[in-house]
Amino acid sequence: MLYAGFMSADLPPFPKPQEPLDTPQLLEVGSAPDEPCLRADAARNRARLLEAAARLIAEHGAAGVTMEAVAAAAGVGKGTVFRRFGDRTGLLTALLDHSAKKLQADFLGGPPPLGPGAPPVERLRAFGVAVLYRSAEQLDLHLAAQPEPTRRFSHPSYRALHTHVTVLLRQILPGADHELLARPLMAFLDPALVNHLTRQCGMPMERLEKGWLDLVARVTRTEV
Amino acid sequence: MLYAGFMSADLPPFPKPQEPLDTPQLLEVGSAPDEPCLRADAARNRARLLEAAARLIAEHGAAGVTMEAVAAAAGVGKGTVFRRFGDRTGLLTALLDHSAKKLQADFLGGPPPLGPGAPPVERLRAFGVAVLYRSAEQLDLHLAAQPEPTRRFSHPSYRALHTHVTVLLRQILPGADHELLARPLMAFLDPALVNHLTRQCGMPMERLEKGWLDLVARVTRTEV
DNA sequence: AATGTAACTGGACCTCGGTCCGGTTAAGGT
DNA sequence: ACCTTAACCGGACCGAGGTCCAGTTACATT
Repeated sequence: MLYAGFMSADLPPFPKPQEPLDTPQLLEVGSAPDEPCLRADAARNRARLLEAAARLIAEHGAAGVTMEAVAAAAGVGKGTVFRRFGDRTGLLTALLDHSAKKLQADFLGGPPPLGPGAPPVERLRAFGVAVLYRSAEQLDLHLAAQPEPTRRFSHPSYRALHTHVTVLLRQILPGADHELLARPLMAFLDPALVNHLTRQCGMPMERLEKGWLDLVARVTRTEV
Repeated sequence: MLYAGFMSADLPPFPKPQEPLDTPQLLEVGSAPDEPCLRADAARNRARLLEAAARLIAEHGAAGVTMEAVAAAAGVGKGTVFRRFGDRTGLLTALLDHSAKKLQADFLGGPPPLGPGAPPVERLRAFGVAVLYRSAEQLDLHLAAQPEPTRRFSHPSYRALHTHVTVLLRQILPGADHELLARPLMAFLDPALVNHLTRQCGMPMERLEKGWLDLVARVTRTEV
């Protein structure tokens, strides 16, 4: 099936010919050497940048870290950061890439109930819970990595999740408008919402989890 | 009931003592003279700014208008803009304020099916459709006015809508977690989503409308 | 080893949202 | 009419994201 594949590839050569959001950029999941032959110094700088970014964020929080600071901490120029990661969102996304890949592998090819083998409804339930807790773990990073609203829905990592939900819904509700019905489900898992509900409204995660299960139950009820 | 009231009041005196998002700032809907005795020159500049902003946005699109340009077009300094509207989001929100107030008045005290009098489910249906089309009308402005993701859910205009949905849900589903269940419904009406579905996916508004009605039907089904 | 070149580098530079503060002015009391 | 003062004004200033391009460097080819 391999419809998915999060964005993690580095930027094309330059000068940005990229519309990496239009050209689907679907890598298969398990295989890719997803560093398309990066020059040695470039690869080294990439690693340094990621490491520096992770460290600074751990120290000062995701919001209080400037691109220039990351560049300085990695011992490279600011231009290098942007060449490699495109923009701030790209850098932060790259930091989340590992956990994103793992999540994807889990629900795409892992053991049930997340992976194939369990009934679709059950997979959907497990999927939401997994995403919910993953978001909660790295909330700050997810928040800071959120692209501007206009591109949110085109972002590869959103699309992969949305596609998965759509596919599951198709199996559960053959007659519905899955593409559309998947949206509110996805929205419930939005890190920004999780942030608001837990930190500003003070809800415990258990309530969000209950809410997700309830929502899935309501949406996927077939009788009438 | 008067739980709502969009933000439109000008900023407090200065130096910004404002946490207008924490202190609920709930004005009652129909009454307020919502300009709390603005000095003559200030009021004049406020009007000029709104007019200039509207004109520039009509000419160059909401995204291509800088705050400085608005200030210049209005014949005032940049500081004045920020003093009056707080930030970019505030200015754009003020431009949307009229239609926001009207919408609010409609679903709060207008004729059925939007206003009180119709059965709650029917009101909810009408509400979504109304919000959907309102978003579609001024998409660019809504998009540009969107606050940063962190504050999106705290923003008065969001809260008013969310509260209304919650109240309707409470009438329809006495036993459910309305507060939570309202979120995915609200998310379906998010201007950013409407933008993506219509402009990038090319869906017609009719499909979105169908989608909303379907979603409401699923979520509010009461039988087991 | 020499060479050609595509890719990479770094930091000066630009833009734009947002802040600051010394000077100005409208409004109310006398 | 005048004074006081709180509110307002404007534009210099700042920080941070993002761009540009002249110089440098890794790799392939011969």
